[in-house]
Amino acid sequence: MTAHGTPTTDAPHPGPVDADEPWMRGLHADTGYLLYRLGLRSGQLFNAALQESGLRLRHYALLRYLATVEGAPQRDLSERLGYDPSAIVGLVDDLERLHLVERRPAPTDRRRRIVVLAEAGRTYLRDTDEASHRVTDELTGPLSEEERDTLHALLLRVAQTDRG
Amino acid sequence: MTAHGTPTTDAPHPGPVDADEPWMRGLHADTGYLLYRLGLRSGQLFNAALQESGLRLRHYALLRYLATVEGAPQRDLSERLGYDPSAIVGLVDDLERLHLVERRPAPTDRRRRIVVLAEAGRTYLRDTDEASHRVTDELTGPLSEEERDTLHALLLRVAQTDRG
DNA sequence: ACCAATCGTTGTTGACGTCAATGGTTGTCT
DNA sequence: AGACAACCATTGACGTCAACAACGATTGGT
Repeated sequence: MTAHGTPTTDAPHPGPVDADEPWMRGLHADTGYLLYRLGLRSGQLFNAALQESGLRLRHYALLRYLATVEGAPQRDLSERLGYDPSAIVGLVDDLERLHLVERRPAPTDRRRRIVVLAEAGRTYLRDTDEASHRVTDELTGPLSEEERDTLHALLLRVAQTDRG
Repeated sequence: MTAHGTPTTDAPHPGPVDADEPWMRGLHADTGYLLYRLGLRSGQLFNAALQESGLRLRHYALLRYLATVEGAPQRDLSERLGYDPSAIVGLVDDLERLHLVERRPAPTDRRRRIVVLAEAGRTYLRDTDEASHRVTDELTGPLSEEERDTLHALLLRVAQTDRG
């Protein structure tokens, strides 16, 4: 296959190659890629923490949003959480099966089904609140308290201007 | 829409409910969830920018890592990039099909196959470098230059101690 | 010469996002 | 009133993606 006439070493050159070139840089030089990778890890940690309760991060996000609104049609959930309407169906199905939320018909519009947080849902949020904090602490472990606030504020601004 | 003052309102209560409770808070109060959501958006933007070249963010990350190492066995790629070894196979297959990388047998170990960046791969990195910068700019749009540096530094520390 | 460990590979499973299409319902326009 | 477009929740299909088990080939240790 390959003529190995050159004195190639087994291990690849560990040192930098053409590091002078600006386009020759490591992955960590990109803020976007860092966000992508940390987002993956954050999701993994969240799902692992919520695994014992049988739910996933998406369910948790839906519950948390419901806690701030006290009832919303599924269309609103889709827009606010950024999930496809078809995805909301399955999520609410799961949560309703566990009696954490309840589907109620909207009085004025029989097409809509308003999802409200049940009492068990409030209890669930109260119980998993500490686990949620643990995940954030583990993620931002090497940062000081002040740095965490700074990071949170920056992320918040990026996220908010994201949706107009 | 229809917000009468009647006890049974169609629309859910728009105001805060039990906002006094600490576990009753919005999604954006969680740094972990913010990271998760921004990570998703970052990945979408990256993939959209790379779509015209037929590659995805994973391929791009692999190429960029190869640029800093000049050749690595697939096992190293798996560990460094955080992807499963089985995922590396498909990625290298795609890149090799486009002649961006090359699989070379390791002289001392016939199990290993060292993946090296081909000349076309370097050209590809040079050409897509600007697109990568555009994505980061779009993501961190609302932030000032100094704030972007702060965010990048914070994310870098979180990411680095992650695999320490 | 055995045996455990390693490397790349294949296959499978489940979660996930996206889009098209449907049944039921509402509002509008004439 | 009736016709018609728009809306809502739901279902289904398709492709992407991560995580895991299992395998053949190879290596190193004893």
